[in-house]
Amino acid sequence: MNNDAARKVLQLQSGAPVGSLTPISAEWARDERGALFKYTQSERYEAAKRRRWAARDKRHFSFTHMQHIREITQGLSNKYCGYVLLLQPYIAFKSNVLVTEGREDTPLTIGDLAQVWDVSKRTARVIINELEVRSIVFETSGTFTINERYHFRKKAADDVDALIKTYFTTLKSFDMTAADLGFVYKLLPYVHYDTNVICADPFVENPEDVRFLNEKAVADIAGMNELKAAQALARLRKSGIIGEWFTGHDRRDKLTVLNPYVFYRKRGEPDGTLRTLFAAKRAENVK
DNA sequence: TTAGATGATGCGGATTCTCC
DNA sequence: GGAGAATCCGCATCATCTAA
Repeated sequence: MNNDAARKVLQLQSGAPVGSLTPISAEWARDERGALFKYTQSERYEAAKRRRWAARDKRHFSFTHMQHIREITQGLSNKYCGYVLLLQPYIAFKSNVLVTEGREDTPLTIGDLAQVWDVSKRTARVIINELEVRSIVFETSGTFTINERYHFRKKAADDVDALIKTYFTTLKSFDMTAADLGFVYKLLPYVHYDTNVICADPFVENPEDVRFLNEKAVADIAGMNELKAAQALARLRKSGIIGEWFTGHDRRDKLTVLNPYVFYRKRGEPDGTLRTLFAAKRAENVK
């Protein structure tokens, strides 16, 4: 059947629901009896819109400003940094108010925060006070708002490249202590754009100039001794929130890679090497 | 192993809020 | 206005972590 014949079928049977047709190209479809139909301009537009929506990355995430959070990581203990990280899934879009997940009109109370952190209300109040003193969280008439300088959820400005995304679904799947999460949080200012490896020069464009950090340097960043840091890194590797790369022949010289399904700087899906390294964790947690 | 630092929590008194 | 509940705050104690 040529195009003219098909157009005649289309004219004779106009109004056939698009959903009952089987697409055979961007323009043409066939009904259950085999008759050809040509999509209208608006139907092609709708189909393209549906394809774009299906292909879009729909995971929820918040942005962390890598340079600004050094003000947090340099002054707070690992545990308190972990508490800040645990707040990420509760940041409301645009307003930055801490809210119940999926309920942007229901701000978190001190009791809710106690549940999020798995501590008593008394302790939650102490933690909030400390975060307020450091201008990380603001409280206004019982509503808690996280400082946009450090974390936010809205379209990022195009000229800001010092941002890293935290994906909620995967983050919440890890059963880890606040102290261990805080350890990871302290590494965020050092994540390399292309490789997700912890390095001293996360903003250097030429990969050959990047100085990647070994376990000893990572221990210094976290403010721990080498042994304790190695134990923490082992726990984090076991849980899958970080991975390891080796620099060359010497397998003692390990580099730390963050799980790109939890923390990632680039747009879209991680590249092939990272996908392979963390494939198991992706399969477990991301639907 | 031990001492010091840090964090979590219980206790009790003071203050504020709510309801009658 | 008063009673009871809820919340806040400071202090003390205990548990855990860390470094030597």
